[in-house]
Amino acid sequence: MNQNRMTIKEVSEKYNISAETLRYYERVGVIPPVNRTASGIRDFTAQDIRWVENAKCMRSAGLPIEALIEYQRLCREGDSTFQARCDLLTEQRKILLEQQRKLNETIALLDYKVAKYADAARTGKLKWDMKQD
Amino acid sequence: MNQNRMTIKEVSEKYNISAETLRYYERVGVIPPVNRTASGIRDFTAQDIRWVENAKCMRSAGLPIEALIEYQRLCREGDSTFQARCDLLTEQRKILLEQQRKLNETIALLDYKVAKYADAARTGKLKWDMKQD
DNA sequence: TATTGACTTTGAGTGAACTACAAGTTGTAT
DNA sequence: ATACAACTTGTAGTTCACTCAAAGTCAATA
Repeated sequence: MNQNRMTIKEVSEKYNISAETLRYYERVGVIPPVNRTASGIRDFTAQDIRWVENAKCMRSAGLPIEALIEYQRLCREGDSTFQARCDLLTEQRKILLEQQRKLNETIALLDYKVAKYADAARTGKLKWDMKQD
Repeated sequence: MNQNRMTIKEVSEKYNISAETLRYYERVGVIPPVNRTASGIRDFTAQDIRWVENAKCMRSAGLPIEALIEYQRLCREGDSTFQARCDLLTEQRKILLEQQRKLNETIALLDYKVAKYADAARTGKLKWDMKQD
């Protein structure tokens, strides 16, 4: 971890992303091309690492690889793509808000069911207020 | 839609799930075996339909097919599985809560970025408070 | 009666996102 | 100097959750 630079292994361990996945991300363009040492070994800069963090965050929320590739492409294209990047992120945000809504709904239903089953496990009798199973 | 019963087509259209997916759900055990007419055509009862609703809700939040199959199996096994069902749902709920946390985090980050880019698109200049790209 | 169209089963195919493998190169430790 | 782990590229395989195609059955209509 000399002067903030990291090998693929260090990045892999720090962010819990396999080296294969990191190479895959670079290959398809989720992260920009990573600098290499004289002998061709990847040498992640702080900037590269921020892209990895970003990819991890976005992927963990379910953004498709395709959206990350497009975003990466726009960033490389320069300052003329501010609006396009804004639009892309806004669109993805909208999708995540919908996902959030579904998730909240399902968690609420699970809360209800877990409570019913906890009761049923104690009393041996299960009774629903409305829907069965 | 006679006496609350529905054909696969009606269920498919009402819940926006393809007939193929419904047959698939039945085949792998996400929903219980559906009653058939004398000629072998599926004839969904209100009970069957509740299972479809449940599957749709759970899947939309990202629960794996495997968990739904296991839950279905426990329900068919009867009253001795209340505790197991409670445990299964509790486990899935935990996973969804974690997913919810990630989602909230990512949405917050997107909110921040969208605001920055909206500004950048107006002024032509992009400046981050901390992280780049 | 013949055709249409929705249904049936079985089995194979698809897309997304990895994941593993093969074959070769490099760098460090003994 | 040599062993050995870790890296490289490129290609192929896996998993999940569907999705489609083929071949056949059945009910309603022209």
